[in-house]
Amino acid sequence: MALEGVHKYLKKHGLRITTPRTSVALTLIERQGDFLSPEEIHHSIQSNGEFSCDLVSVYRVLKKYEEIGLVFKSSFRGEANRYAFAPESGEKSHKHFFKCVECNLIEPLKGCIVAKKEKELNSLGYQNLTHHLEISGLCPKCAT
Amino acid sequence: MALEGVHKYLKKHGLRITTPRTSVALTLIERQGDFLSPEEIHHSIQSNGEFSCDLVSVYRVLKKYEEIGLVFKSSFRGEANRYAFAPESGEKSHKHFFKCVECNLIEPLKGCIVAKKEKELNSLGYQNLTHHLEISGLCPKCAT
DNA sequence: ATCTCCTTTGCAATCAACTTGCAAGAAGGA
DNA sequence: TCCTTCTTGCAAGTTGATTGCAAAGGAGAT
Repeated sequence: MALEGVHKYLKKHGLRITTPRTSVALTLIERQGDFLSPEEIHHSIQSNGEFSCDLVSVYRVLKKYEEIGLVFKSSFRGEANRYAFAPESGEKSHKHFFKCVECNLIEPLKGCIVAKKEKELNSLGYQNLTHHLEISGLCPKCAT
Repeated sequence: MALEGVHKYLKKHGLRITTPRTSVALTLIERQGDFLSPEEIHHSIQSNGEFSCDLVSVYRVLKKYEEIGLVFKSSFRGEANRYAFAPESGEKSHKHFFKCVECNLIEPLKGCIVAKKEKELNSLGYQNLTHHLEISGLCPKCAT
């Protein structure tokens, strides 16, 4: 999905197509696969020269994008959230992430290990469970 | 372990016994089982009247206490860290926590579900893995 | 093309949760 | 008691993100 896809997607959700929204989308598409912080996205937009938009707007756009499932959000404690374009999902797909402490690579992990534990808790009377998992360490490349 | 225990423990780690350290310890012992935020601990010390100590010191004391394994730290994204007295562990025992969104109860979960996933990642070349897991929802009592 | 309404934006201010710098103050061994 | 070194208090700074509000600007209606 490229820019037009994003625009269609915005319309579908009753959201207007604006310059900040387009700029953020372009940055994310261009750097597809990378998880970027609001700061980085903002910087990228600024240094692109053509258009400047406020950092606050980047925050707001990303929030909206996450709500409608256009981006993945990886959030590691003590650091800024990071966002990556969600290629074609269209669904707020549940994700866990691994982060390399060396090269800062972030990658989604397949499957959900916590589901089992949640079932267990459910059977004990716990309800409406949600969770958040962060795994970090050295990725194969950095592990020499 | 009560206050003398804490004092011994501090000595063992080459740390001085000071009023802020004692105050924080007392608060945590008194409210054993509860996870308190630095703010709450500070407030509790202040309102106890006898002694006042700076919030910054509470932060510093808790940090030290965590380092030497005297307290558990439960950290949920977007909220202040919370600390509970680690009864007798003496070891930085690995813990995951459940938090009730209704009554704010925090309880440690036994076992580590992530260990298996980490082994899997290890076999793929990932190394030095650490992780952080947060589970929240309704505890049995609040789930009507 | 223009109007109009309602969503978005930019800007400045605010916030929460810490962290840092540094001088003054106490532990506790000698 | 003295002296060294660890701690503390206070003020200020930081980071990441949110909020209030007036101005700007999409996009459907005319």
